Amino acid sequence: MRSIFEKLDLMDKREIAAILDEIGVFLELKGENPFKVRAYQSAARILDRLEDDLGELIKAKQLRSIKGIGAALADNIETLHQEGSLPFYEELKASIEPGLIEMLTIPGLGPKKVKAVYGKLGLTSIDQLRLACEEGKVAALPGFGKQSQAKILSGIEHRELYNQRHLWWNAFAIAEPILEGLRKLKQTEKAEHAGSLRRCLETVGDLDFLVASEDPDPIMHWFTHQEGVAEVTALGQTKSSIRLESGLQADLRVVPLKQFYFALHHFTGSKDHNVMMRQRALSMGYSLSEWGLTPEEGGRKVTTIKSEAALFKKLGLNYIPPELREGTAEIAAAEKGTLPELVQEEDIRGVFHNHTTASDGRHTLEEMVAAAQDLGWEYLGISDHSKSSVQANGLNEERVLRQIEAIEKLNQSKQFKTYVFSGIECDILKDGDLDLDQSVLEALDYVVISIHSGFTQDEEAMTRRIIKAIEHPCSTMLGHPTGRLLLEREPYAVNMQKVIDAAIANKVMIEINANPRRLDMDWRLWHKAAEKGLMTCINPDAHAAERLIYYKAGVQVARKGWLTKESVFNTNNLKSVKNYLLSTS
DNA sequence: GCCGTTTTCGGCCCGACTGTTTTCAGTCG
Repeated sequence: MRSIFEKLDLMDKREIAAILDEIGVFLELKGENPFKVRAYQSAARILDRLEDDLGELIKAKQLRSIKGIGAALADNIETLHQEGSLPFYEELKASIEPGLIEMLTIPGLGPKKVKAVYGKLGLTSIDQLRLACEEGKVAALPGFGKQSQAKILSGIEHRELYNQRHLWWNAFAIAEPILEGLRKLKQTEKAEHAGSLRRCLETVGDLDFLVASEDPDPIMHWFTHQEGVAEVTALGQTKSSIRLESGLQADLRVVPLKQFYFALHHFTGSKDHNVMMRQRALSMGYSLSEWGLTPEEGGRKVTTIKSEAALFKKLGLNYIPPELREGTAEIAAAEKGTLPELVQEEDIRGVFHNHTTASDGRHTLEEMVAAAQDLGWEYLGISDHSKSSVQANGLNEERVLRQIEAIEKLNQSKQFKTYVFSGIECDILKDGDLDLDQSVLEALDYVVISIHSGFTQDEEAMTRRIIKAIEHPCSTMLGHPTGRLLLEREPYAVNMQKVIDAAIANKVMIEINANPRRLDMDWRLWHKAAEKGLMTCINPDAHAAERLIYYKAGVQVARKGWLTKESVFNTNNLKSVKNYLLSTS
């Protein structure tokens, strides 16, 4: 519980969402009504994705108007936000052995079984559970057996590896050859990946593959016997699951061709999107599942479709791209015909946040430009670190001026078709000042402002610091605005709504840092921010020529954030970009 | 706990696989 001295430090959305999720788990262990559990868990997801400022919503008494948040949840959220604690939560937490929560992370162990080992054997920790399994006590419990016991032991053994999430980029690299392998089999009529990988979520828990075939056995056999399989965890007639040596789990489902697109839609998810689609189907007199769309009453008639688009059409919706299927506003927009025309990889004509050997990059200016030219880009921006980033060999004023000269010379030489802009990734110092003299910043084509130190400032100080930097007349775009490293480091404390508003007011862009470990600013914030007028620039933050390709991950973030190419600066042609940078520098 | 153009009460998305059973509960997605 927080002390009263910390009372001003209001709990933010993510902290509250985490607590609601925890409450859901507690209730589950208590054997509460599963729909109540779901209500808490769904409220947690809603908060996580909430784009508005929570404090504002509470002040305006708007919390209850959000679908899925009723009187009780609104009260609880408000209490957590204002007080930093919630008696209901504290009491619930105190009444449950913490070791039981941990047991739920063991694959195959759900709330009922955890309750059983606690109730019947009095086990309160994973260590005790391991011991009981080794002594054969667990197998003797009703509903358990020797196989369950062995599975639990193996689950305990590999728990950490199995529960890891993986960066989308890395997971995709593992999934691609598997999908290719499936497509090469002669029994395969169609094959796609599904799940969060297809929705391009920033991290992926497992891989999902879907195959259309009338002859599943050989496909299942290939899948479960391919190289890199550590364990086969399920093998049925239509579904099999494997554990890869990397710890990643992969599921394969094989369905007849006529069900392929229903199944593809179903297994692409998200869960929230599927629930909304099913509810919509029900309201139109249909029942929707991975098997098809059938009239609710009696009839066995399965409607056949030849694409996912046809499924959406049958439900009166425009086609919703997988990236948008997160259960937010996509179905309402698809109904009204107001889905955006999303930016595409081909729209990108160059990128601006890249490093060379001048600071901490691995390739020279010429090597970077050659790589950009190979990608067919019209322009490339070079933005090495500034002098405060000593660890990255940041440039001082004199070295910046020398680099500007080198870039001018390169452009004049016409050695490359790709035009080069001279920029800098300028450190935002602790007080919000920029790291280089204004006269030098003015000599550059553009300035990326970023934070590389002092991550531990409180939210107010950090927000003030970033906004002050945004207000600097030379700032062009804000780099990796929250400093997060996916699966490694949390974002620093910052009020992004205020930063977004300041960026719009000062005509400063916020980049989508496309490095797969960052993907920052998060897609969840873009829809509303762009509606308010915020522009972005998709940047790979490449520290080597072969990493320019990261821009693709940035395009995915933009698409998940509902962005059209009008909101993405680097979809403009060279002439427009030159004009814009000239007019603002 | 949430929700309502048939409902303020009684529903709440739906199916596969496993391991335990001998017809099904628990887990998972």
